[in-house]
Amino acid sequence: MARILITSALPYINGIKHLGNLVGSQLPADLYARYMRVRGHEVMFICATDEHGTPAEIAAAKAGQPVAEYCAEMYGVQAELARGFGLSFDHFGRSSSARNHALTQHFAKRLGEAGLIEQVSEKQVYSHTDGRFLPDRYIEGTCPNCGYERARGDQCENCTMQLTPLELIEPRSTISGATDLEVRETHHLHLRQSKLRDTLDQWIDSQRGWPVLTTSIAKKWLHDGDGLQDRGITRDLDWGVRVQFDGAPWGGMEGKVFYVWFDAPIEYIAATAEWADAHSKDEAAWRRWWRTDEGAEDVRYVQFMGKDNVPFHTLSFPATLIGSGEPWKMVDYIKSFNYLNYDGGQFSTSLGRGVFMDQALEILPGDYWRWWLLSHAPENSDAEFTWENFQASVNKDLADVLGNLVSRVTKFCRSKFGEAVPEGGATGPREAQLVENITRRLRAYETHMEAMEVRKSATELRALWVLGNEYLQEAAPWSSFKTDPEQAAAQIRLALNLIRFYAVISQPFIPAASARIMADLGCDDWSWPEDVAAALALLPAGHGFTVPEVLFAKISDDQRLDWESRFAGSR
RNA sequence: GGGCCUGUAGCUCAAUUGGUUAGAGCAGAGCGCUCAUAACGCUUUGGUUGGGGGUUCGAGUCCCUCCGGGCCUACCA
Repeated sequence: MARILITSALPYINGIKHLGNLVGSQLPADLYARYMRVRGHEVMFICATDEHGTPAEIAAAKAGQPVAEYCAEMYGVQAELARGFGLSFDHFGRSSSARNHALTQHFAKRLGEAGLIEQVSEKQVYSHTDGRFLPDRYIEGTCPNCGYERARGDQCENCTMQLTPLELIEPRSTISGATDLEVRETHHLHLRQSKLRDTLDQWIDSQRGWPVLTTSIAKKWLHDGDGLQDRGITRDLDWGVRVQFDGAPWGGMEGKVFYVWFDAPIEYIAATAEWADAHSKDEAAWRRWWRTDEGAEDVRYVQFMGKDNVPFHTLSFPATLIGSGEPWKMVDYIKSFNYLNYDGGQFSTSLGRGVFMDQALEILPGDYWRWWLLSHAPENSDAEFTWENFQASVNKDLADVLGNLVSRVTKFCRSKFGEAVPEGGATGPREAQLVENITRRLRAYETHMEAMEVRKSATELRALWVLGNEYLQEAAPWSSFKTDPEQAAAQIRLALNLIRFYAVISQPFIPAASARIMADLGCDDWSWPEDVAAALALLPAGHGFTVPEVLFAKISDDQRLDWESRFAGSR
């Protein structure tokens, strides 16, 4: 039994996430967590909301709420949606927690003492109307190069020219449109990660088998131009972790908070501490996952994230951990994903284009989405959601191949033998062949799941379901029942066990459907089928069951067309 | 501009890292079955692997070039 620490990139607090966000981190992380648990490993699966930063403050202002209140409310919404999708976090924390405040300050202090933080004087744009400093991208104006009127303060989207807000002609705030902007001198702390460049470089070189996407992004940042640059880790905001605190090895940081990207990854650790608090456990309970000197040396730590998160997880966060000089557990494997597009374009929050988590659950149960998203996960390149493809996959894979199999077996049994596993008869060569075929595919499925090959796992799982239909067709118990009812009984006994077997192995993908099958079969033995023959004889003759309701309803053409137009966006 | 990823059947994807005749699912065609959610099974039609050139006994895979799609480029998170 191994100990596996799994973290999913933290969803940002300022609204409901779309399906692309879900499939890029939380969902595959959940798949892996569920699989590892059912294989008997000790799993700690952590996620949290990422609550600090300018966008949160602005979203709260828009909602007319104090930011703390807004975040608390949105946290509730996101936690509820996570439940709807069956995300099995051991803890879903908040980066605004007291635990994270304390840990973030702890790391900053250690880094400061190690000489890895320096104070830098910078010029920042302040908006009187908005009453805040504005990040570059919140400033808009006319591009000095091409004359484009909506160039952002960091780059002109029209001519790709790199800009600073000071270069814009007629700059204005994108929040309020205010033009009473002023350049102010302000002091910030920078993390001197350039000093750790070689260390980070060697650390990444020492990792084996990481996705190309992960290492290539990290290498780019390490070696491009002048190499790894230092980063500002503080901001002039109200909402966040205070930079000035007891024991802080620097002064003059009153009124400032840490940059959200500094405290967000630390929340992985803090959320584990929150988990311990929530379960009335002691400090050692969470530290054994994170401190290699306190029990974490045998932990395998896997992170899941979209490609946009890679630099922070391969460089900044490791720099924080290494720079602390303390034995914190470093990540062992980073599984990164490309983007999911929506019907020929990108998901767009502002245009209301695409399907968002709340809308998805209003339409269909979580399992439908889980299956499609995971079986089409953007592992090698960007993937695309289309309603036609979604409809085809759900109807064919879930309703026909799996759902109908459950239905035909249980209903046949009910009509010929009653609602209990029939007795009598014996299995023969055909059943032995089935066991052999299933075993071979099951081992392939296990290999892909271990390797986090999400799509390949889904393909293999579906192929396992198909074996059930093939067997039934060949055995044809509806025929054998007429000539040799005992043989039909043995065949159906096996088929009922096959359904239970499918519920167990499919659980990481479609947990709710699996749970319903198991409940209707009156079985709660979820143990993994190491021995397929034994697993297919688990439900004994005489064991009662009830015929399940339709497991997966088909998506009609009318529904598809309706949803297609509903989610096309406002334009 | 620079870097990285990507282009394989009508659609969505594979191809043991250079090795026989490029494979699956869906869609299409034909046959079978009648237990089942008009479901299932079997058979089958689809490919000059984006174009061109090169290396090699051998290229979807490596190199060059052109074309298309995408991402990143450090203050959005």
